[in-house]
Amino acid sequence: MKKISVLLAEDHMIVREGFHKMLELEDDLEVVGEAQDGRRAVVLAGKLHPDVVLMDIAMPQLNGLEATRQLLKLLPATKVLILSAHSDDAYVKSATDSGAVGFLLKQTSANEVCRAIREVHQGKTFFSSSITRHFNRLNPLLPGQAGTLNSEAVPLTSREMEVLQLIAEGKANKETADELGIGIKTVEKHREHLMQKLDIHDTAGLTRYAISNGIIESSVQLTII
Amino acid sequence: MKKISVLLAEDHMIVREGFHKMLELEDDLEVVGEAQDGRRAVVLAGKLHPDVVLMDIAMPQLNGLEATRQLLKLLPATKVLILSAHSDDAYVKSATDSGAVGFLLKQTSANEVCRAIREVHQGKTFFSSSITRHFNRLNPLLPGQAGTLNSEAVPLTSREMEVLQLIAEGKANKETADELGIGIKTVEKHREHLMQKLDIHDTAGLTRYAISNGIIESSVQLTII
DNA sequence: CCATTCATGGGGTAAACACCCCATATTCCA
DNA sequence: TGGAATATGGGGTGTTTACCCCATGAATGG
Repeated sequence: MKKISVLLAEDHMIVREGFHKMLELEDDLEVVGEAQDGRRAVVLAGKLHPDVVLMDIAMPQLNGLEATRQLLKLLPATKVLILSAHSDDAYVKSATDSGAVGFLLKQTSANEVCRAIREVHQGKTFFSSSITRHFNRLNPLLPGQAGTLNSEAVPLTSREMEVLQLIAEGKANKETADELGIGIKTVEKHREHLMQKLDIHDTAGLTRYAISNGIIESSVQLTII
Repeated sequence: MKKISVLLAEDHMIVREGFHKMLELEDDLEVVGEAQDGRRAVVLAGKLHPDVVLMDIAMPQLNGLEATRQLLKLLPATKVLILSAHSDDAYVKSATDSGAVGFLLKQTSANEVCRAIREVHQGKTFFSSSITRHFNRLNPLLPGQAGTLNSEAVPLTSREMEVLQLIAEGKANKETADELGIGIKTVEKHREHLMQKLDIHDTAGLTRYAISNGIIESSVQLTII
């Protein structure tokens, strides 16, 4: 009997190790790889062809949703399970838009994670119960979709998203260029397009945009003070 | 030989379970309880008297720092290890102020967590290496006094705060100068001091700092619940 | 009363940035 | 088939930053 191969994409090493250990206790699951950011997740998936990818949203370099988009373009058969600390409607929406077939909250139990992996591997979708409860009222159709009702003003391309994230993470053009393996002039060009589309004309503004749109998580500490 | 008793305080069940499993692999460590929020952590600690509490910062009901404060008022002998995804200066400062004897980043390995638990149990302090590295750059003083690296986080002056806020709101130096009725060179000077004190060297970085420290609200609220 | 911090400024420089011009190759769709 | 859209680049230019030098007056605190 072949095990279900799983790729873990999660930036916090402790959490990743915990997942790994937990999933290994299951006879039918097998962790074939770990990635500490979105970009590595895409590359690793290309090499390993896992059945299921457990993908955190908040990751450096390339966030989980954009990583999912790119990953599924290469490997459409892969099942991506999004993992997030928050159950924001917009998050769930973005997740399904990106092609993910499931959405798990971090406050679900290990058992539910295993269940979810098995479900999506069988072609079903899986959403943490607290989400579906809230969400079904809004969108009675989950899997088939193809309906982005979001009247997006100007859509950013996938590459622009990547560049935006790196900008927001504080990378200079040179660093971004190295990181992506392209020329600095190309990065400048993407930046130019971003500024045109968003009508924002400085780096700090792009950073604010990225933070308030969840493209990067910043170090949100609303709980403090 | 008595094991070191550990209480886990972390709101995400998956993460908590992972920790539990990992710590149980160590012969000298024993998880005696789990709490899903800060308030329960305080109550549980009062019942269980653990040697060490592993405390996440971001938790519902009562955040990790405030929980630490309350816990140590009841049980001053307890060693509290703060766990956080981010290594913001203000975080580390608040952590030591609250009485915690260690600060772990979530991107450290399981091994380091175990090491940290043993260290603090022996009365030492433990900070993730990337933190001390950063802190020592800010405060190269403290030759031998007081033992702990309770380095005062450099306080910002009121004018610097003002300037920081305007920067984070997207104002250019010229605009800030007009807004405050001072010269552009003075604004530049304040900016210079800000960057020195915070060890941040670009506008976008200051913006991120301001957002994550609640100096401006930005629209971060949108992404959270 | 003197040292320190704070707030205010001027000058200068090198680097980064924002924004124009241009081109080419690919892909996708109408 | 042909034209957008996308991604990749080169050149150039003016502006803004980041960071160094310097100084002065006011306030604060031992």
